Amino acid sequence: MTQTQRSAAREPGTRSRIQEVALELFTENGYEATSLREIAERLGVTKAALYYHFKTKDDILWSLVEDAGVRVEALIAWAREQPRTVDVRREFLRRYSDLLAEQGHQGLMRFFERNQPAMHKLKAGEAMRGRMMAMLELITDPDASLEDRVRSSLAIFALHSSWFVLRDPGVSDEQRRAAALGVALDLVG
Amino acid sequence: MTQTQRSAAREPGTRSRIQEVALELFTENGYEATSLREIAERLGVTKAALYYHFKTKDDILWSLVEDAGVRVEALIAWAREQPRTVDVRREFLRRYSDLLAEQGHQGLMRFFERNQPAMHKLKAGEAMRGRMMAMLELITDPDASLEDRVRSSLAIFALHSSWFVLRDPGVSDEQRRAAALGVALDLVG
DNA sequence: GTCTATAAAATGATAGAC
DNA sequence: GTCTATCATTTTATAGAC
Repeated sequence: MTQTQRSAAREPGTRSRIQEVALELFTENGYEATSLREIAERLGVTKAALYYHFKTKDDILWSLVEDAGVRVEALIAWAREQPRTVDVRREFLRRYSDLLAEQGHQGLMRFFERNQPAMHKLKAGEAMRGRMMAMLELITDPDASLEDRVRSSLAIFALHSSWFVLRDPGVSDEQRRAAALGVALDLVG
Repeated sequence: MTQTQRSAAREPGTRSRIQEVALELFTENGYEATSLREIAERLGVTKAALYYHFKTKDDILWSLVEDAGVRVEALIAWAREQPRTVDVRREFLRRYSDLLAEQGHQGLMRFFERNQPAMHKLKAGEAMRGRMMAMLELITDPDASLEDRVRSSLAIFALHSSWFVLRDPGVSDEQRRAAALGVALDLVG
């Protein structure tokens, strides 16, 4: 899995620091507009060092998507075992909101939404899109009207974009999250 | 305004064909990932020809944003002269939905949302963001709760993203639009 | 695991002929 | 208004020393 054989969770090694910086720059400046030189410079290493840890630039992105994917897939698997009721859908949204709040995931989804074209032809994008579709299907009643299908999609989007929608500096992250979840629950209810 | 002095609306000249192809490629592959060579090749001309019509690559994007901006600004100006009531907000959404349905605008908003990082530092982005903020402010009650502010934002987003949210090929554009508008009106009501 | 050095290709942009 | 030719720069990626 990783190239270093050490115990899984250490103080941040170069590999995870690369991931961290890369996601930050990819999100801020875009995937295509971010060069490996920039990433390396911000880390205080050379480009060649990056290539020791990752085979290609795409590979860095892929590793981010996969790491986050595990958690989302688990959530989707859980939901698939539940009856398709409104209550389960609402519980799903609550759990997904929790998951997003954990460091990293919100950032990745932000990157995902801001860089759709790059994701479109990068295999990594296919994986994420697949998960998004699965989630959408799970929180939408099979017999829902068109309007209700729109509402379900907006529920997910509300969770992803609370940081954007409420920029007011007087609003805390927790308030943002609560408001977004409230709206999302309302939209599927 | 344009470099050709001919009457304003002719059968598509090279300039508008460049805009058309550019928006298509920018949206599909991303702004940064789209090279002038690609645009030129698809048009059957050389890169140098593009530079006769536009000073830089950014300039092509800028021209797209400005052309569309005029219409949006007019709508915003109209809304600013109205009383800030729920009915006006709903009428605003209806008119904005109409505007989006006209060829070009939906595509531009799609590009805008899919290429946020590129827009972030391109002046063109500043203009669009400014208009987005103005629209958001107009359809949100000043005393609205956090949740209602989220709802207002989602109303705009619903209109922008109906094409994405309802991919079902059995659904017509007009149905998509009607469903999105229905949800949007509901969200600000 | 990180470095220096470099290859190979692509990009945005310009000069000048037609 | 479009072309050929070219420049300067940057990019991803690799080879090989330490």
